[in-house]
Amino acid sequence: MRTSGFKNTLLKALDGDVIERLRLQPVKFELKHEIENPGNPIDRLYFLEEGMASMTTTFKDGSQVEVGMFGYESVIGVSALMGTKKSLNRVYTQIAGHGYSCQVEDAKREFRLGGAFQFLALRYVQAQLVQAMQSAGCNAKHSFEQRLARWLLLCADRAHVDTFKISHEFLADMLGGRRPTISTTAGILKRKGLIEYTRGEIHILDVPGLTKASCECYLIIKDYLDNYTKFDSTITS
Amino acid sequence: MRTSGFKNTLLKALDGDVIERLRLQPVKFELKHEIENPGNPIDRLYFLEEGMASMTTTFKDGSQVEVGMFGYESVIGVSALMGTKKSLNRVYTQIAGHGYSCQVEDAKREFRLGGAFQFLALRYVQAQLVQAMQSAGCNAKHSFEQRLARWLLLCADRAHVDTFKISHEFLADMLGGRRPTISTTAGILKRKGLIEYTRGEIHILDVPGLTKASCECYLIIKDYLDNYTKFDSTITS
DNA sequence: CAATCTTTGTACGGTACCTGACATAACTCG
DNA sequence: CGAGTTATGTCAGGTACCGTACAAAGATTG
Repeated sequence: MRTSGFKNTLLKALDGDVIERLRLQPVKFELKHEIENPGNPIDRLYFLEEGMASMTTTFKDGSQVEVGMFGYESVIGVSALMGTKKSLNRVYTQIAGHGYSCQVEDAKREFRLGGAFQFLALRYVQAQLVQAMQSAGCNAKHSFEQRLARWLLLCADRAHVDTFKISHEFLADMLGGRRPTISTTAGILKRKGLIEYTRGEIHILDVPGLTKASCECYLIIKDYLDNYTKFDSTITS
Repeated sequence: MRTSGFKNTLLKALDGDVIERLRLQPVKFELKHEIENPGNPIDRLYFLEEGMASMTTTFKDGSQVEVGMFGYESVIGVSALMGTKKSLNRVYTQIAGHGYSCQVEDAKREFRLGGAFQFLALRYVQAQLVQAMQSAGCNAKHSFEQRLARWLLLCADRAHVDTFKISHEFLADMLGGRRPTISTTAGILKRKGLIEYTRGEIHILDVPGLTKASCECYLIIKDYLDNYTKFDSTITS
């Protein structure tokens, strides 16, 4: 285990003895696997290594909106460390992948020691908070084209891929819009040569171009998710 | 000090010895006082007892949107406990009031003890996260009338008042809309007999009615902010 | 390979909110 | 009390996105 072939940002930053105490177990995530469901007890924490999962709020009318993304930097279930016993929101896989999991009890015990694990978990919660707050502002002020571009970029970053299977229908759900709106908006990005796609598969062609088409929110969120383990990242400076 | 005449939810839940270690100092907040500014170092934590403060994200074009509200339940600056040295967002008073403050160092020392203060601070961060996530969804899906009603109710709850000085201009900034849109929307609520207002002063007349005019987001956020100190609130059950 | 299902393109009337402008009313200060 | 300032009402043209519907094209199944 020791000097870690981990791809997960948080696990990679931990010493071997901490890793051992967490008693990690490898897990696979198929597509659309429900990792958390609102109201269900959280009994394991998940550290993604590959793949991507979304957290969504579901409204009474059944519609949902994405409020957070999880990739190789993630710890899913941190709220269990914050005194919440039950899951707040739905979390499910958008891109199949794998990672590690541990028991909440082991994580809590390690958290209470007040060492690196606590520090990193708290920093990650902070990053999640930034993500949610920036999204709140973004959803209020920015256009669909900007938000779609932002989503595609973040997704690609989180999962370390530039091609992924996702339908317009799902994108509409994530962004809180309608499917036809996504189709036209995606069409615009396609005509601009920034992406290409066919039936459920999207391929990103031009990252700088997409970044320009998106809003400042992309880089702000990316920065926090990429750098939360570093003490003197651009975040803190 | 002991059995606490505190109105602040978190302070009220702490034992006298913890309170003493925090070395609180009373503070007054005039209107539009800037408590935190993005990039500035956080050197004190603030516990509001009366009044209300908003946290906003500011975009490059100068516009801003509210991403969180602080009232008698609040701890402003918790992110300093999470390993962030500098403030993430602007926080400033919307309704003048007062409260207590303590040095970040004292709060950090207390936090590290892993007792009640840590537990409550983490629970509060959790509540803030819920607030931000719910706002993200709400801003994407709900109408201006719903969101205005939600804002007015939350504001009244946080500050324990049913009348407050706020202009349409400011409301527009908070909700991420335009002033004329607020004017017409507020006019609708007024004609429905839910609120009344004159030049910068809003008075809430009918809370149940406003609740109906708002979206589910109001009660969800209110529930978390009201109950985060209780272990078995509706949140966790 | 026909039948079905899923995904995408597209169109069209409707609505919510924007943008900017102008008018009015209330408060403030000289 | 008159002049300036601030807050609100309102309007009109424009745009972004909704809501719904339907057609077409790729994928899947029997």
